[in-house]
Amino acid sequence: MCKKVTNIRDIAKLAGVSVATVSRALTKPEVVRPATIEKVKRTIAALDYSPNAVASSLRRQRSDNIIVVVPNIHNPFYSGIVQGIENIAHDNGYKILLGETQDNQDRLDRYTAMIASRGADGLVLLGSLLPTVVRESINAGKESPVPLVLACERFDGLLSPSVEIDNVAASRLATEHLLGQGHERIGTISGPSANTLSVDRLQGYRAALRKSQIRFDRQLVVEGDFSIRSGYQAMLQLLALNPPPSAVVCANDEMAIGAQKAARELGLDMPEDLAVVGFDDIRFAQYAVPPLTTIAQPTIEIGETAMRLMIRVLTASVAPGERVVLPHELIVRESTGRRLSTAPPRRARPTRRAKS
Amino acid sequence: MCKKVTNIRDIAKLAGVSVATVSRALTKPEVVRPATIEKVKRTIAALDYSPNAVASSLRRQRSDNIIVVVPNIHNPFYSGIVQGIENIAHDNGYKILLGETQDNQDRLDRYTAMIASRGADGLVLLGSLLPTVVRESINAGKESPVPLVLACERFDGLLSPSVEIDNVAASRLATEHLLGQGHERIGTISGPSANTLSVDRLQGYRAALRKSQIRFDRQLVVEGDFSIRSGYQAMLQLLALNPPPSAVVCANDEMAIGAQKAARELGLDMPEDLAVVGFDDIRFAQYAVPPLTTIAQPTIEIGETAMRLMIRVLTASVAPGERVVLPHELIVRESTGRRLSTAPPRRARPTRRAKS
DNA sequence: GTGAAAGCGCTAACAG
DNA sequence: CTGTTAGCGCTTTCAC
Repeated sequence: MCKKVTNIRDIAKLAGVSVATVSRALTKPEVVRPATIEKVKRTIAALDYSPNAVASSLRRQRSDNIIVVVPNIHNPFYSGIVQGIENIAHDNGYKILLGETQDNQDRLDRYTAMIASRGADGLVLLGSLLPTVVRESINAGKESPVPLVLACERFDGLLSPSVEIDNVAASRLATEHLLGQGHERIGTISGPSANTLSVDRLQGYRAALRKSQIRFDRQLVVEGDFSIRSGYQAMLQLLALNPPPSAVVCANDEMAIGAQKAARELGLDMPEDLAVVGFDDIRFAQYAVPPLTTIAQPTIEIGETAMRLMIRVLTASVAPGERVVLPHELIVRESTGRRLSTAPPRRARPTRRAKS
Repeated sequence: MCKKVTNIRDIAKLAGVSVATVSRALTKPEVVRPATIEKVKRTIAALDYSPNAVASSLRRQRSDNIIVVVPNIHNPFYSGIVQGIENIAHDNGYKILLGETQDNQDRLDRYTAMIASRGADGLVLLGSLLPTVVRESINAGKESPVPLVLACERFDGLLSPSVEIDNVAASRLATEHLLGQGHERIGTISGPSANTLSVDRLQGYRAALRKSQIRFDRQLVVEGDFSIRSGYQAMLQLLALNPPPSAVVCANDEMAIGAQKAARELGLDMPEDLAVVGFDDIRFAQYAVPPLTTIAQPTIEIGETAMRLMIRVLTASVAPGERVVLPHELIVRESTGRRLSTAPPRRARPTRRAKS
């Protein structure tokens, strides 16, 4: 079991050079004579040596690990972002470690603690939960105690850089799409109000109504928690209203999919009886029944931008509070349709795309 | 930026004890006088010290990190498994680091390399890709060069322990469910044939047909890649047959959801014209149209079992090639229905569960 | 270009 | 119970 592993000294000895030279051959080849490098490389291959990253971390006082924390790994929306982060991280010699919080503060704090204990150099946060130490720093008016970048969420008072789309504008766009189709009684299934992202989306919805001079009706807003089930329940609640809405804007696709099920169970035809809009354009969106009109976010690019920001944070070259806003896009599918037309749109219509 | 962080020596000095005592107070409190512990703790709090895990790893020659590699973080099926792994890991002082491969060999190898470089102690693999070094060891007839546990997949010739359900039996159960409803022309959308899991499920399908004395028809087998899109395409292919199948068994839920879309687009009613069965019972399954009959796997338990096996691997107390088989369950929803009944089943029927 | 040597911060003998 | 001390394996001055 415990056969001794080779270390840099073994390589040095066998290659007939000093440990310093082996180290240099591996990390700064440009300062070592090619012939020496060759000799070292051969020895390394022969002994199947692999450098001890832990020792290296200890010595260099950095791990080159970045922790990325997502609320739920199964949320399809995060997948693209993580991918983008990985891309840039890899190109710059960083490794990314993924953590899942399940919206559990304790787990988030545990991942965050890896930074204090030098297991990682920085934290990229997706989702709306903040580590306790970070929250305390906000209250104290200080900057984050850990190198931090927020991808897809924003926190008032926090000076760490963030990447996001303009959620207000995106949600307004979605709502205006419905207004443009003649809908006047439009409901919304919002996200948790503790969440800036939810607040922004709700605000966009209200802004669109206001611009069309439609009175805001509290009853038409039901709060969900981004889960499929909560969308289902929220839709039941909306459809129990008298009169019910003819269209509903959902703060994410999962809730929209739950909402569609509720409408279907009540015998409503979509989009004729009820139009539904989602948010995120997850992979399941185009397989929803009917396929979901939604807002697409540039997930890969969000991830790439977040990681670039992280690199700048680690090299102390980012302005505190820097915010990057990326463009969104309205994807029109069959869950919304011309309300006023006589021939209701049918399935198998090709997907159209409208630049935001 | 670079203010010096406190280390164990600072604590020792300020608390008036030796570094060894500080270390012991933190890691073996039972051998230290309570009063001393108290003193140390107070000092630690005062200086906001947190132990350097990297130094500790270097000294102890272990990191207490376990890497869990999933093919795609967005696959809802893996979420529960990861959760189970986390549970047991946390209870035993391990941290888990998640890696996503995107079915990319290079990325998998990079995560695996973290073990050689001491960044992690072991690897739990979900999915069907094997690290290069592991594959080589199989070819050489040797045991895995890294502590390895397979959750949900099996590889012939590999001696590492694994956890899985009986995929043959589960797939047979699903197929028999359809046979029991009077279907005779049953197709299947299988997974990649490189995959033991796919092979097992296909075998279960064939076994069920054989038992019912139904001739196996090559045409009724279409291979997908577990993606929604591939399920869609495979179903188009199956429905182009003459005669088409009256029921289809899919090797996972995502393909089943894609398949349902294809059937819907061709104007088929489910389950009347076509019954569909999935596999995994992902969260979206009950929101499919119609809700999907599927095989549920005990995901949390799979994860917990895998992590327990890993702990035993690390303490050298597991028999090579140990396999744990966990029970599965058929979840009957509306995507399958009594084919021979006169009144076709309608929506909103409560979900029934049948123990496997 | 290369080598010698001093730690990075911690843990685990060993001694008391 | 507590202190002293020798490394874990690597990187990085500082010499040559």
